[in-house]
Amino acid sequence: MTMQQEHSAESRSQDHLAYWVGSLASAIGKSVGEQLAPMGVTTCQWAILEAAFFGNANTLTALARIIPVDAASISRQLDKLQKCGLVRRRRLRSDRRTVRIELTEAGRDLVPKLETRVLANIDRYLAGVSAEEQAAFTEVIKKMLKNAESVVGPVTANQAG
Amino acid sequence: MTMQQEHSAESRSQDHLAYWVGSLASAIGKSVGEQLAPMGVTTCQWAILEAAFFGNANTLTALARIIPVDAASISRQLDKLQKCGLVRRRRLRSDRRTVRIELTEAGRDLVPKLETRVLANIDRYLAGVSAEEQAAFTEVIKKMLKNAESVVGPVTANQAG
DNA sequence: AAACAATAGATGTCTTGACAATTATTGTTA
DNA sequence: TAACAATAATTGTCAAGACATCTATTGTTT
Repeated sequence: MTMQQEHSAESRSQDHLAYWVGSLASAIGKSVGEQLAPMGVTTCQWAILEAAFFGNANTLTALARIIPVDAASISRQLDKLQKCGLVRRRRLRSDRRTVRIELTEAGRDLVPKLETRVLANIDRYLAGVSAEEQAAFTEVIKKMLKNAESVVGPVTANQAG
Repeated sequence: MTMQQEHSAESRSQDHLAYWVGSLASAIGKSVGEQLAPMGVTTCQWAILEAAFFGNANTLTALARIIPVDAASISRQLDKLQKCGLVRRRRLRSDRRTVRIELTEAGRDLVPKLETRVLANIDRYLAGVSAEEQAAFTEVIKKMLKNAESVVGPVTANQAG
């Protein structure tokens, strides 16, 4: 028995709930990426397209509030999406600082396909997890995110820690 | 009401459980990083030190099985930890391919401090979440990770998709 | 109105991580 | 035992993301 192993009984971060959250998020992120890759889209790009499609965010800063990636990176992903012809940028005449993000027709066609593919795959993770369990699960997460706000500030916005 | 907003009532990925998992993991990852930064250690480096300290993994491939980062990156982080004098690498005489990772005395001194700091902060996320809720929560995560294995292969090992 | 602060977006630069390939060693098979 | 596959670790290369900075525009204060 080595010196390190003597500590096995004490508090280890791998026993912590946060460790499992990280592991699960990593796993999910990986499968999402695998589903999207053959469609030529990355996870971040998918998040952008989704947000634009459903009108949750049609502005760079709005996107950065929803997607846990900073605005600088999102801006560059928008460059690529624009080059692919999935997205359009239009500067507003009412406020010339802001740029409205719009999906092209190709973008609007693609999003539902991506979503079907991705969600169907993610749902496999939920096999054997009842609706009640899922609800309780999500409830706990939201509670934790609420706690996070009071501790470290809003957590969905990444551009200013 | 724009064209995009018409879809608001349909299935959106932001309503999905996976979205919340990702948000929470991102938030936790961020606070962990903030706690570690003043100590001059990154999250990945912390994970390495922890695993070595508690004997969960004292080899590169073993580390890559536990930490959701591929072996190549971990190897480079080990370079840095070695330069900082927190870690030592020793090639085994029994199998000269494998390199045993050992903490130096400085490393062994540092880990408990890091852990105290990090775990205390993460626990603030759990305010108002009962022990039963936490147990159920972790149980669901483990169930999902188990599902993941049968879907996309082992998820803790990242070096080969 | 002039000066200053605040906001939106884009760009520069560096680090981290992913994926592929390489080297060294060990295990396996013909 | 020679040839081949498998394993452990490392390195090369590239893209993604973080952070700071910059420009352009708008809001606010005196």
